[in-house]
Amino acid sequence: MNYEVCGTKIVVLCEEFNPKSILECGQVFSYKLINGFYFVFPQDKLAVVYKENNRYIIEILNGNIEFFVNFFDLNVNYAEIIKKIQKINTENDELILNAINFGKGIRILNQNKIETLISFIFSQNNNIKRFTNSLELLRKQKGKEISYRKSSVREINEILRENKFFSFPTTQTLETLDKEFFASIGAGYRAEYLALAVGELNKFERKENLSTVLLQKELLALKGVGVKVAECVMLFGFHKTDVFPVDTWINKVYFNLIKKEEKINPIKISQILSEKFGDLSGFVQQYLFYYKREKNI
DNA sequence: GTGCAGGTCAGCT
DNA sequence: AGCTGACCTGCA
Repeated sequence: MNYEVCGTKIVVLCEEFNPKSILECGQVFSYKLINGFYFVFPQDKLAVVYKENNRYIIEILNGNIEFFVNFFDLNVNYAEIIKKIQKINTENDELILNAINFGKGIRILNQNKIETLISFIFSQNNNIKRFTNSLELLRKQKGKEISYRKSSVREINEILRENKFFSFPTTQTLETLDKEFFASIGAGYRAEYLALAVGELNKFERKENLSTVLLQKELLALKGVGVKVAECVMLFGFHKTDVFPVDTWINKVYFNLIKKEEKINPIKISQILSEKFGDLSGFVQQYLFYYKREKNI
């Protein structure tokens, strides 16, 4: 077992859990680091993650244990995943080994499909600071304030008194939002894409049984969703770990460290890497992305 | 002022 | 199929 439940707290027992790596490896934008505490607010839930007695605690402030066990993917054995990756990894040994070693606390979260889709449409050709700000405005203006139970930690209660957290808007609310609204929260030219996407949300509520190929086809049919965003949505929202999203960072890693010579586009890179790593692609992508971003290798 | 940011689309060959 | 320029906008 990777964890132990203690009232409203989940005590994480394995080594493959690190809130910084998990939350800052680029898969999620519904969190905030305040005074060393990671506040995580997927959908309309709220939890705070911190270290205590050399163990990580996920304290649930709104929501239940089951939700956050699933959210943090706690029933999956990441030590096994890492072992499997190391077996596949034949060339480029050092790069991948270093990336895993650096980011072994990463886990791929199980996020809401709609929230992931909307978030990643905002992300295209944008910078993180700017679009996370847009997402915060979206929550503040169209979500509702998340209520919470008191923490057992005094400092957390102090933070809660000074900070409000807002839920991601419901699908029903999202469906009412138009281009002008998205433009007003700084979406830029993506406002049109978002307005069109919220009109098609009903399609994506129950698509987990779809194969990766068919799901990608449906996502690509949305205007403003290209291969990279589609793959992020599939990986982070649908837990399809057999895709390898290639963004500017993975692109740089590929050219600088893997294949320096030939001219090759991101879609091809994604194909090559996902063929190589199969169902482990998503994990490898996150290790490499985080390693590149943090260490700028 | 200029260039860039976890890309994508339309309009070309 | 594959390539290229344009694209909102805030911030360095």
